[in-house]
Amino acid sequence: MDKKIHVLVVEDDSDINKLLCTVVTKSGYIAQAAYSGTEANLYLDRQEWDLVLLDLMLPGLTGEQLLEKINEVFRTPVIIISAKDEQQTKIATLRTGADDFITKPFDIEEVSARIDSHMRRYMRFSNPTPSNRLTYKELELDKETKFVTINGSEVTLTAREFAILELFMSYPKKVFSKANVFESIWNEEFMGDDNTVGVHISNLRSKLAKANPKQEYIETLWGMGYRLR
Amino acid sequence: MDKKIHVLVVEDDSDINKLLCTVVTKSGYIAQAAYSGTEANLYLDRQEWDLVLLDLMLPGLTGEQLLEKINEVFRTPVIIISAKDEQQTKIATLRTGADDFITKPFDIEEVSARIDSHMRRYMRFSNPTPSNRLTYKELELDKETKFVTINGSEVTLTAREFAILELFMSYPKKVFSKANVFESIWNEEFMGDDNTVGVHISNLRSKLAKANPKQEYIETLWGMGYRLR
DNA sequence: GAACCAACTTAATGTTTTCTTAAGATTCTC
DNA sequence: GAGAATCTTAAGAAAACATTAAGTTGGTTC
Repeated sequence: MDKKIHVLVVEDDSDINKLLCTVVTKSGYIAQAAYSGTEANLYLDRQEWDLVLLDLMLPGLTGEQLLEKINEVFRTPVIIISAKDEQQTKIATLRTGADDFITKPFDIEEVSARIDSHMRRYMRFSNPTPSNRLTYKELELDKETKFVTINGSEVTLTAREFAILELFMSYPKKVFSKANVFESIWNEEFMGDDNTVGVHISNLRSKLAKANPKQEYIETLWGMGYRLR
Repeated sequence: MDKKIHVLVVEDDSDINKLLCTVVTKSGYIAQAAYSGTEANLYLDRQEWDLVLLDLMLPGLTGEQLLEKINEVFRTPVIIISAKDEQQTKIATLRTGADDFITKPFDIEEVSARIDSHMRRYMRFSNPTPSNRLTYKELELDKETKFVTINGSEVTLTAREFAILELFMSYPKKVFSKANVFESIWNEEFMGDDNTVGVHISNLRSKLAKANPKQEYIETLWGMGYRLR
């Protein structure tokens, strides 16, 4: 279940506020209207927000003041929506900490797209899917179902091959020596003269290559080890 | 030392490209110009980027195609900079995965402010300088992924060369005698008549010089040893 | 409990890359 | 300018890796 996304809409014109709230709601987020700087301030203190849509010209506290506070105290992304269209203002607010600046009159669709864009990026970080699914390029691996696909088509791996791939995909681009691999997966000390890991890598490679001949996923670094690439 | 931020500037008009690169550089990031979709694609595969500035109308691959790939494969933020100013395009690309859309002709200050804004947000989340990364001037070395770059472009080193460079970069001002180097890396006693270290240093130097001819990184102190410079 | 099967390991062989050696060229110090 | 230290180059040696096939093991089925 996804966490609900709360958006605070700060705008004194009640028609525009309503319109913005509609846009937000239609995108599947929860909107809260605030009609003055001081009102917005109360809401900010009261709960956490995932996004603030902020007009600059407001009764009570100005948008600039609010922006400053949000930046100092919270880390919420802020999209400015303002009729002030001088470049000066735009640049100043972006530098002060705004994440975007939309000029009035605005295009509803664009506002919606920009909100989604920011939320998409924000959610990717703040809510890092604690999932059991790993991806790397076209590769997908599900830890739970042990399912591995490339471009959607299934690749059948043995237990060891799966474990190695999972290890690699857990730390993409990290270089693993044979000893690293052996000790992580077999849980015993690595004796230098062992070729086992090499054979598994070879088999794994040929299965991956069969599924996607265009891409080499496992790279050899001579004298150092292997890494996903 | 902060991690350096690498920005890929994809734009076929060389004047505009230059201008954008200047903006990026002035903000303290490292810019790499790409003049076609296919060229950009090569750079994307070659290293990780923190931001892509992307024109839509490009020879080779279109901006839209690149955007799609970046979204599927990487997680890099993308700012579209385009002359196509129909709302349709704007909304479509934002929905496809772009993080921002700037219309040409653009205001340099605004571009700069928007880049900074995205990087500020992005950097807050992405790893706060992992300690396995060493930096010296334009040189970057990652102990974990064994990646070495100069100004963002990859330098391929062998195991020994990497080990020597890592040793030097770990103690940037220290002077290492041949014996020091040999004993740290080979873990055996140094017999004076050995030229091995010298050969490795020579090879290492020539690889570094190929990547950045302007700078000599390894200095010889006659009769004493070597040191990073 | 014997036969079978799949996955794993070991072993053998071939290939590729890197390392070392050695010799001549160069550079620096006195 | 002589001598010593260092640099460069190239080629042979050595190490690391890849692949294939043959043996082992452990579990499943009849």
